[in-house]
Amino acid sequence: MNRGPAALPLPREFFERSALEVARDVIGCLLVHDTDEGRVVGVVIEAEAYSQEDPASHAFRGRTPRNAPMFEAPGRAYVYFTYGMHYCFNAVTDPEGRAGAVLLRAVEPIEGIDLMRARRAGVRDRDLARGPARLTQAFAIGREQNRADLIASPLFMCPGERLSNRAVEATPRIGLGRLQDGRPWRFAVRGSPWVSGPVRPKG
DNA sequence: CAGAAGATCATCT
DNA sequence: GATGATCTTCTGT
Repeated sequence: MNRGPAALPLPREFFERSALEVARDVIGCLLVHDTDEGRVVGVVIEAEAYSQEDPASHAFRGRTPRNAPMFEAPGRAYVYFTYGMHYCFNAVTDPEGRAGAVLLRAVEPIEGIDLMRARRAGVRDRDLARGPARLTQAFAIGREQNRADLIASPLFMCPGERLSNRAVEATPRIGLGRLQDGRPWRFAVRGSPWVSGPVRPKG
């Protein structure tokens, strides 16, 4: 199905809010990446908020070389490498100087599916972008995209179809680190086959 | 400088 | 449900 040309990118102000608000509102928006291989587009299905006060956030213990992008301009990308082999993609949130980011955990592919299949050879379509590191593979997001300006670059986000509030479920954070106040932190489209799975508290 | 943990995934039982 | 892969980043000494 062709939804026509991608809309304008989400404006900077969209990201210049708390990670919690952005994580909630980014559900249903589109993630787009244009490369010389072609364009891939997906609907954001699942996202996680990482606020400065969150012990699970890379920024919790202050600024370091790695997490510096989280303290910088909202609307840029924060891409980090983990487990020796995976990249994860965040949109930086909050006004500059306050650290915040939203991790994209899953999108539903809607354009460039064959390209995603090529980049994720051998997996079922359902697993093309279901999971933060699978998503970066399908979208060819890596080191080069760290600090990319999502308002004006081949990698951007734009508004999608509106989803009713009831279509979005929020998971309260419990038992992770020291912050156990039950605030929501993970948002996902309820019942979508692209949701990566329920949150299981560690420890 | 060593050690441990890590915002994960694929694969196996 | 458990485990190995693989290496960066941070922390403590």
